[in-house]
Amino acid sequence: MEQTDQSKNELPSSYDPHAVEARWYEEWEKSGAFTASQKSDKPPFSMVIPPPNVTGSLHIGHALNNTLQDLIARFKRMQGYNVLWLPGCDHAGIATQNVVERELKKEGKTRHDLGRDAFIKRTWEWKEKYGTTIMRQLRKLGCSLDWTRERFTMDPGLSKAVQKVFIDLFNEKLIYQDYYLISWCPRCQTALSDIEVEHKTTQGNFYHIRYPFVHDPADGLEVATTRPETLLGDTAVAIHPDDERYAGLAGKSVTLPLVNRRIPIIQDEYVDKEFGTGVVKITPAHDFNDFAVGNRHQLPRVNILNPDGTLNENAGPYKGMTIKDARKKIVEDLEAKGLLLKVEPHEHNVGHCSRCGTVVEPYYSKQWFVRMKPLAEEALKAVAAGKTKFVPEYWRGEFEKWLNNIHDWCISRQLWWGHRIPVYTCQTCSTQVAATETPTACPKCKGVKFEQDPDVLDTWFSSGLWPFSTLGWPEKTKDLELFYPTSVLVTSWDIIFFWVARMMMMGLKFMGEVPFREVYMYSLVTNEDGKKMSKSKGTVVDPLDLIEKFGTDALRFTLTSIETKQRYVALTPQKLESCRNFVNKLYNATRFVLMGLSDGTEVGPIQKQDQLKLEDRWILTRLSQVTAEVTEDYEKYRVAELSQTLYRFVWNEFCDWYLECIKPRLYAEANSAEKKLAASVVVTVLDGILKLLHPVTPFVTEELWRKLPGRTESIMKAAWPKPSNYPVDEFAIKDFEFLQEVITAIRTSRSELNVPPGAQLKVLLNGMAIQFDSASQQASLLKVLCRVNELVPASQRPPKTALAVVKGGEIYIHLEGLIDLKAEAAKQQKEQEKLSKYVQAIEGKLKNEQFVKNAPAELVDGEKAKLQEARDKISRIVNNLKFLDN
RNA sequence: GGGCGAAUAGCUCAGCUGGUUAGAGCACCUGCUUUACACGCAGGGGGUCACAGGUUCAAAUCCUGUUUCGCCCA
Repeated sequence: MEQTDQSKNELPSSYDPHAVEARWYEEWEKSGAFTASQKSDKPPFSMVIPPPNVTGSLHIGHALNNTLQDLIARFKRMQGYNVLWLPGCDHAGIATQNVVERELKKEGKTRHDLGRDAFIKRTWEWKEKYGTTIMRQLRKLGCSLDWTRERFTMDPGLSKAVQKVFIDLFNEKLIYQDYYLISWCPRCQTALSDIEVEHKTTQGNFYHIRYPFVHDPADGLEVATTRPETLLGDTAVAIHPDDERYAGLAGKSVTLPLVNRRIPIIQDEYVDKEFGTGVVKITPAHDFNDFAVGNRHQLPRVNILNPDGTLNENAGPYKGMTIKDARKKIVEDLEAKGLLLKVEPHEHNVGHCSRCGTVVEPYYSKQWFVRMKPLAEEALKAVAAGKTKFVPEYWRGEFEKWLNNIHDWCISRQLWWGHRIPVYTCQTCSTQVAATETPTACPKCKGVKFEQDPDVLDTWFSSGLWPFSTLGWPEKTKDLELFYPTSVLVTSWDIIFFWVARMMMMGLKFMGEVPFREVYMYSLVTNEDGKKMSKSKGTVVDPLDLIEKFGTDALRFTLTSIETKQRYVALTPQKLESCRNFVNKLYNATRFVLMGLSDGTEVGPIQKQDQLKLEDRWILTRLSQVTAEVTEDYEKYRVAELSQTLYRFVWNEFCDWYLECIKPRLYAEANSAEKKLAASVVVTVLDGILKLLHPVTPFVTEELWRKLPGRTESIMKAAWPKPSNYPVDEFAIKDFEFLQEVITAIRTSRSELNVPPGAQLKVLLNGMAIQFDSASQQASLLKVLCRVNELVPASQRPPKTALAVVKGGEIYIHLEGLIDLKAEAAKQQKEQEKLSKYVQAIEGKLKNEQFVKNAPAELVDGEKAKLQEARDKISRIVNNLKFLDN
C-alpha cells in the first residue's frame, strides 16, 4: 500500500509555504544572485531602497513598496540586466532618540545625565542591537537586495557626503541661519518637519473676548480665538478691508486685555468675514498665518514661550505656567474683568508631534535653512525636459506645483542623534566657518577658540543624498559611474515633497544629473473600510502576521494585484485568501504534471510540431500572447493587470481547460509518442508560467521550477521568456474557442435539465464548424470533458433530445426518458429572448447610416457577422421549439 | 476658502489611446468524493456604470455642471 502510493504522496496535497520559504532565501543570497557586478557587460539597472527608519519594523506600506521593487529587480535580472538594488536604513533622528530616551527613563535617567557623547554612544549600541529588525524582515519578504552594499545614513562615508554638501551649500550662501517660525515639539524640544506633524481634529472652544477700544474703552472689538493664552503675544487685531461692520476702525487701536498693551487695528485680506466674528487677533510669533500677516504689516513679534512649552518673561504674571494652566487662568481672569463674552464648543485641527503625541507649537526661533528657490528651479527644468518621468504621470503636476511654491527648508534639529551641523563659531569675532573639523584659526581675526553649532541636521537632509551617497560619493567610485542615475525610484506619494523633491534637487546640484529616470508612486494601503491603518485605533495589519497565515508569496501576490495606482487601495482578507488559493492552485497543477511524469517518461523540448494537438496549439499560442502582454505590463509597472492576467491564464485556461484536455494523454503509456509530446508541451507551458510569475511569487516558483525535469539552476537566473519562444497558431485559438462553446453548451444543458452528473451521454451534432467525427481529437475531448460516450453526426433533430445551439450548428443531446420538456422549453425561450435583445441592439447600430458611413469598415463588418450569427441561432431555436411542441 | 482624487454587481475593485452582449475576486443559488487541487469542479442569478446636460455615427470611457465621500494646502 505504501509502496504503490509512494509517487502520489511525494508531495502533500496542499501547499505549505513555510517549509518552502525557509529553504530558498539563503541559497539565493549565497549564490551571489543578488549582488550587482562591477565588471558585467550587461546593461546596468539600479534602484535604491527608500530607507526605512532604523527604529522601524515592517509595516504594510514597506511590504508593498519592497514587493514592487523586488518584482522589478527580479524581472530586470531575468531580462539580462546587471541589477543593483541597494538596501539600507536611515537614522531617524527624533524617533531613534526618543526610543533611547525612553529606555533611559526606565533607568531613571535623562540624556542630560549621560551627556552628549555618552548618549550618542548609547544610541549606537541600541542601533547595533535592534537596528537590524527591518532588514531581517525584508529577507523574509524575499527581497533580492544586494546586502554587500547595505548602507546607513550615519555610516562614515554617508556622513562625509552630508558634511561636504552642507559645507558647499554654506559657502555658496545657500544655507543660512535666521529667526523664523517653525513647528516645535515642546516635549522633544526640537523643530519638526511638516511630515512629523500630525493634524488631528480636536474638540476645543471658541473664546469670544472683548478687546476695548483705546478711544472708547467702554466699547471694543469682539475677537474669537481657540487659543486665548496667545493673546499675550498679540501685536494687532485684523479686520477685512471690505467688512462694513468695522468700517472706519482701521488705524485705530485697542487695548490688549490683561496686558494693557496698545495694539493697532489693521486691515488684511487674510481675514475671513464669515468666520467667527470677522475679527482676528494677530500673534505673529505663534501662528503661521499671523506670521505672514505680521510680515506684511511690519508687526513686532512677541514670543511668549520657553523651549519646554512653559510661558516666558513676556507673559508677565503668567510666566512659568504651562500652556494648559495659563489658558485656564487667563480665561478666569478675562471673565473676572468682564471681557469674556462667551465660550462656544468648536472643532478644529491641532498639530501633534508624530513621535510623542504632544501638541506642536508654532515657535519663533533661530534655525538653519536651505535656500530652495535656485535648487527647485533646476529640478523643475529637469522634469520639464523629461529627464525624470512620473508613474502615474499625474504626480508630476503635484510635484511641480510644490516646487513652484517652495519655502526655504528648515534643516536644524535640536537633537543629539544625527549629523551635527559642521559650523564653528569663532569665540572672538563670531565669524562662522563651515568645515569638517574645528578650524585651527579664524580666517578673519585669527582667533583660535571655536564652538561647534549644537544642532544636528534633519534626517531628510541625509536621505536627500541617498541615491548618490550610497554609491560612494564624494569619492569617484565605479558604482557611481555604473549606477547613477538610478533607473527607477519606487516610493509612496506621501513623501513626494519631503524626499523625492529633495533628492531631485540634491542630485542635480551635486551630481549634475537627476537621481532617477523614473519615479513610480504606488498606493497607500488601507483597511477594508478604506481608512488608513492607525496605531491608536488598533487597525494596523502586520505583514508578518499575514505571511504567517497565508505565506509570503500569497501576500506578495495580493499586494501586487491590488496595486492599481489609485491613491488608496484596500487590503481585504478575501483577497488574501483568493491569492493564497491561487498559489495552491499553481502548486497542485505542477504536482499533477509531476505525478504524470513520475513513470520516467522523457521530457524534452517540443519536437514534432506538426503533431501538436488542437489544445497544444491553443495553449502555446495563448502562452505566447500572455508572455507579450505580461512583459509589457511589467515594463509599465501595471502590476495589478499582470497579476490578473496570470491568475486567469493559469487558473481559467491552463488548469480548467488544458490540463483537463491532456489528462488521458498524460496518463498514457510511459514514453509513448503521445505521452512524450503532451509532456513536452505541458512542461514548456509550466516553465513559461513559472518564469512569468517568478518576480511576483519568488518562493513557490523556485520550488516548483526546480522540480521540473532538468532544472538545476535557480529560476532567478533563467532568461525571461519571449513571445517568439512558442509556436503561434491563430486558427487554433478560434477552433479551440469553438470547442469550448460546444462543451459549455453541453454542460449547461446537462446542468439545467438535471441530467445526473455521472450519466454518459449520446450526443448528435449537426453542422459543426470543425470536424467532430468520432475518431477525431475533438471528439475525444468531448468525451473527456463532458461525459459523452457516443458522438454521432445528424442532419435533423430526433425526438427526446435536448437542444443546444452554437455558432453555425446544433447539438442534440439524447436523453432517453430523462428529458424534462418544460425545463427544456423554458431554457430555449430564455435563450431566444437574450438573443433577440442582442439582435435588436446590433440592428439599431446598422440601421444608422451615420454609423455605417463613419465607423471603420472592420467594425461594421464585425457587427454584420455578429448579427448574422445571432439570427442564425434564433432561427435554429425557433425551428426546434416548433418541433418540441409536437 | 483653494486644489486634487473617487463614485461601475451585495462587498472590494479592474475596465490603458471612445466601438466587448460592461469583467474579476469574494459573497449568493443549484449540482458534484469526475486520473492535481473542497484553498476544489461544473452550471447559474445579479449592474438604468452617482445625477443632469453636452460633444460624437458611437460615451462607463471625452467636456461642463450638480451631489456624496476622501485627501492635501491654507
